[in-house]
Amino acid sequence: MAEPLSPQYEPGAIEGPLFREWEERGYFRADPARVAAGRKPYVIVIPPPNVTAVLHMGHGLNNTLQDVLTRWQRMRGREALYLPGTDHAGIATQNVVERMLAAEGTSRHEIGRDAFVERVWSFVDETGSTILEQLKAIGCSCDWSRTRFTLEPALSHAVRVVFVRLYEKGLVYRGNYIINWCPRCMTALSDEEAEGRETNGHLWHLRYPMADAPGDTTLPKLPDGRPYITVATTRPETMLGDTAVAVHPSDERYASLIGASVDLPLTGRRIPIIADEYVDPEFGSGAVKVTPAHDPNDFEMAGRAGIDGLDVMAPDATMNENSPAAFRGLDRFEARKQVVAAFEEQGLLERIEDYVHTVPHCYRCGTVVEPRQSEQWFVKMKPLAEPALAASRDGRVRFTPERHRKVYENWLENIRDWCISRQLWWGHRIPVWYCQADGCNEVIASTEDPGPCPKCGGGDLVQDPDVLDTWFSSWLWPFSTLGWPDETDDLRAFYPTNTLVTAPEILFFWVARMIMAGIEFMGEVPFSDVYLTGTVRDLQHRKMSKSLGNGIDPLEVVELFGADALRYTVTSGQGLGTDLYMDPSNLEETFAPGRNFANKIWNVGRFALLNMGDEAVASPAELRDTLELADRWILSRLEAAAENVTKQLEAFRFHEAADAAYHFFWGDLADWYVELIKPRLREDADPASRAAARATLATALDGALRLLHPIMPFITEALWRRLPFEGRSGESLIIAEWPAYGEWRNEDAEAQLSALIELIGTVRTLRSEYNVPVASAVEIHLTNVAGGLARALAVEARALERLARVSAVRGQTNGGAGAHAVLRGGTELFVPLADLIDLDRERDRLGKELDRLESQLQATYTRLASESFTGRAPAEVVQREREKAENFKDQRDRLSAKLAALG
RNA sequence: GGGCGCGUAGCUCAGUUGGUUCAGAGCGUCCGGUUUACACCCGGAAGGUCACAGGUUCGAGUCCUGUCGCGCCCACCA
Repeated sequence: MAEPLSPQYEPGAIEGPLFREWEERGYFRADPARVAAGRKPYVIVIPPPNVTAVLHMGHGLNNTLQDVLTRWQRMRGREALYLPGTDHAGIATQNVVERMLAAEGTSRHEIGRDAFVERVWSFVDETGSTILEQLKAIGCSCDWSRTRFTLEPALSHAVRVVFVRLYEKGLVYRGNYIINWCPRCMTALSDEEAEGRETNGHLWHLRYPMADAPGDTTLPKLPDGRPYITVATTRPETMLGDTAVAVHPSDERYASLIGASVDLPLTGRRIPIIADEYVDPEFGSGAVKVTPAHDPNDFEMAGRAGIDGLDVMAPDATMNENSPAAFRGLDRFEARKQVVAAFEEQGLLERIEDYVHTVPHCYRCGTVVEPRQSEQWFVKMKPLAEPALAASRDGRVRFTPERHRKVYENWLENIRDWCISRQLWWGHRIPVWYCQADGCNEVIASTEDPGPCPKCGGGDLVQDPDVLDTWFSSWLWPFSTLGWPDETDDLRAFYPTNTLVTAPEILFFWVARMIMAGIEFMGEVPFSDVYLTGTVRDLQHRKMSKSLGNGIDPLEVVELFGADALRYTVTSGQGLGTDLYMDPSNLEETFAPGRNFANKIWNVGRFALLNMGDEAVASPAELRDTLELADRWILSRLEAAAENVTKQLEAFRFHEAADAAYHFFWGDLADWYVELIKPRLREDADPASRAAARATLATALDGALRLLHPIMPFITEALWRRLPFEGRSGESLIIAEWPAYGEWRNEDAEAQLSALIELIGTVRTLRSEYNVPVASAVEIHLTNVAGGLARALAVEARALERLARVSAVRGQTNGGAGAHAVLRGGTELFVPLADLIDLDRERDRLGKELDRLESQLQATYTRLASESFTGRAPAEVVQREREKAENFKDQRDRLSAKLAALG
């Protein structure tokens, strides 16, 4: 035996060295040649964390589950590839570096574009691998030699190829539309990047005087006699850009006004009243102000009516030169106040209403998004969405939990075009060039930087200044990381990937778009299964976040309790479709399940290694004839556990898988098997019995460690290597086979041993209930002993003595006071306790037991008496019910006799 | 406004096709423990009319309807 093991598991000492060794030995590397040679691949691409990110519990959960699946499939003989990498995260990263510049008293505009981009690169080079190193600390078995970055040259090339192909297909286009604009980030956003947040706002009702009302109008009038029309708005400052007022075409109140005009207050402009189906006559006054340059609906109405918009806001959301002089240069919210004040002053403010509504905010900086008309690049989504929709409908992509499928499909069914240009400096520059020569309007989309304009023969070409949405590179991740557009061995071997594990928040941002891109560019869905994890929350059910300060640092957990404890805790906490709740203020309690379990594993290993000795063990199959009941039992349990864990993992039921492995290890193996065989492991035990026990213990532990390895790779590997199997030294559990037995199921052994377990448990309970001192052994009387128990007792009689402090087992009861119980199968147990117990208490206990039996018996009788039951239930169910009744009746009769005997 | 989900022991949750692994686990609580590893342990216990009300069924945490409470996602009623 090697160095002795410490009584308490110390993860810090083993995790680091083991991980380095795994890496050095190349266990995490995937080889396309082996796939070409016929091995089945199993591939998970990591959802690339932002390059600026530091590990949080969301990653802790996500990446643990990915690694559990990867390790499991690797053990099953698949060529497993867990492909790591990071995302350049356009806005997020740019913001981080901009803040750094601000702290230095400068800005990106001051240092210029080239210097800024250089600065971001040096920041990324310096800190970009932080999160990947952190993933190693939690044990992720990624193929680190394949680490990718969304902004590396190869992936940039893929982005350009995709852009150009879509452009040539007419699926990428440039247009002047209303987009979501973040005035702080100073860029356009996609619809998904504008998060609606419920906001307490107001609805301002404004009066617009008529310029030319027909004489018979029923409109209300201002004090000066002018009739007016009322409109309601949540953004009064936008009225400066109104170019019409709209009413519903069939709204009788306004029918005569269509085509008339109003004098737009504060502006001196006169604008028309138009009719449009979009207007809801029920809402407000039934008249809507129309601001085409600052509202998507208004933009469309104006388009239908052939009316121009007027852009009254600058990119930073201050009022621009199209606004009246009094408002020019004001921030939009200040302008709002002053517009309202001006209306009030002129007697045109009808009323202000409190109004709760959803307001879009920038998902990166939280600023209120301003809808703004501008020239941007878009992807036409419908042609891409349809095949992606079909893929989920026909099952080529499965979602777990299933309910997410509907959300996905609903989004695709209502898809809108994707605004992909960003007015940022950090990202993939749009591969489009414009000719500057007079009269030449050539626009070139190209994967390579072009020379002079080919059309006019020499005009200077200037590249579009904008960059692409970060997600425009992320959506290619499952194939761009494998070498696309080149036809690489990796691509052939590892695409399509198998399972995508990610957070539900990025279902639209990323998952749906990857499916679209995979189908469009590879002709095949990028993965067959999407597993969406739960969200990690605190005990108040709030999402863990930096700003709330309620996060848990996974590295701190690793430091305190080890990676295995972290991994077990999150895996066993991940029920299907459920969130995880953890207490950031009590890591001790939160991670106790994992820490305690790791310690238990350690100590079972320690006990086994100490008691098995170094001599190589045989396989239980070779010793089949000398295996004892306990041996046959634990091997049967092991086989059942292996099947169960496999089944649960196949269905992504992580909690169930962890639970099954846990209960086999702690319940069956540690609590019972180890206790049962302790005497047989002694040096002076019968050699054949000892050999059988050693072989079985080694095999059971071997199997348990294999089952737990995907979840707890470090501790299992550390112990597994020490098991005294012939020729094992130097092998690694990483590449060991996943257990599948198929020869050890043994119903007899299970029935016999569970009867013995029940007996021991019952004696323990009675001893405890009657406060029998630990020191005093009891004798027990058994009558009507069920067959299974009889056989178990014949071979494991000593277990009773050792595990329940039973000094003797007798047959016939000789009366007297004592505790009585009826076991399964009808075995009666009597424990004489004449000098030790309170008789009244026992009578009470027996009485209650009798009542319970009586009511169960009556319920069973009632059911059996029911024609509908005996007539309609399957025969075996009825039969079972009859047996149950017989059983209850026997038990009741014996119990009442017993009670009567007690007096 | 539309869609989805959840309400089971003090807490966090399992319970996969309605009928012996159906009332469970872990943590917490209480009682008792120097037993060939483990007090991060061992043995035992208490605690739930499975949100509420109806319904379907021979039989319902398990299916249906409604009510109450909670949460999430989507949405261009200003």
